[in-house]
Amino acid sequence: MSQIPLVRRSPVSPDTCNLAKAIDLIGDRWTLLILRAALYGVRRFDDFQSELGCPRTVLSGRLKKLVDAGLLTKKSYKAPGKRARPEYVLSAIGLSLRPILIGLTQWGDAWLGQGEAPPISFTKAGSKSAIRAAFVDVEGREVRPDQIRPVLRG
Amino acid sequence: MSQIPLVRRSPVSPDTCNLAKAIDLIGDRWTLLILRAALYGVRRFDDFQSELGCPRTVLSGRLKKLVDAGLLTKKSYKAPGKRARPEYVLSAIGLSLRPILIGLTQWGDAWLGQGEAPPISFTKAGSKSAIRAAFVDVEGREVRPDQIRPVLRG
DNA sequence: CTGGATAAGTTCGGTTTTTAAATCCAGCCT
DNA sequence: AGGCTGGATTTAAAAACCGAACTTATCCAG
Repeated sequence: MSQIPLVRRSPVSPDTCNLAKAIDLIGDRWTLLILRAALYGVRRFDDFQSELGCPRTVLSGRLKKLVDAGLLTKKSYKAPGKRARPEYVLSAIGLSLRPILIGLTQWGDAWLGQGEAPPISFTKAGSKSAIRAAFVDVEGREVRPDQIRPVLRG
Repeated sequence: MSQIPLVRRSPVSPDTCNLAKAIDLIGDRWTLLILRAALYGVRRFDDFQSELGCPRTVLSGRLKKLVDAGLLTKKSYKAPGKRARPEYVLSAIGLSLRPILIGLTQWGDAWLGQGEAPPISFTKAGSKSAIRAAFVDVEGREVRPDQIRPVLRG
């Protein structure tokens, strides 16, 4: 797969494409940065805000959008002697983005890291074995990217 | 890995995080939609524009940014009797995003597709074997997402 | 009770980006 | 020359972002 064949139009129009739908939902800078922070375990409004430097209006609106879309769950947490405060926790839907964001981290490691060792890497639990994002077939064996073929629904 | 442990701050600050750098570079709606179209083989300005409905100013600026960042290569194509026109072709850097975008497609299939068969799926060349985004260890064997552990550079 | 601290969220006005429409410009053909 | 194509630029309005200030509610201490 040295080069993708030229097409004048994608085989699936953006209207019906689930990738385009996903991009419409989460494909903006603040949303992606919020999801990143959530994947590392950040949950509280002020923590998102101070880590990301995101304007409060924007943060509030994005968190609400992610909650409404089901990617985050808003929970109430109350420590003794403190008032109840909200936490924004990834739902199963949101957590399913973890592999994609780890894959994008590794893309960034490869191409944006300027030759430095990445500040964070990922291993298999209980071993030092580095893991990387890839594709597997139904039996769990790796498939190289150049072996992948798109199939249109017939 | 039922729940990600709460942290007040990510283990890697956004400044030094390659994921955050990647998000800063490509994490906007039009850029992602352009990359999607490019991965399907769209190369020409007008084709991007008509497929995406992207304002020409925005498209021109985003294509330039992607060329400057090295994700796209601007090539000159000239058919006999026609004038030279530019094509925007994915570089190796840009093409490396393919797995991430396929993974995001499958995330969209799972959560945004509303129970319908996805309009496009992906198989291994020469077989009907469906492939999916996953993680593998150094030997190419699948690692489940709940087995993945982040490791900070020491 | 009052006052202070905390923290999630809102308001407000200025700035920047996006947007739709129009226009420009260059290379090709007739 | 005129017309067409197609990449890029200009323009003004709309939308989104942004920084700063403010509001509100819940807690504790004095």
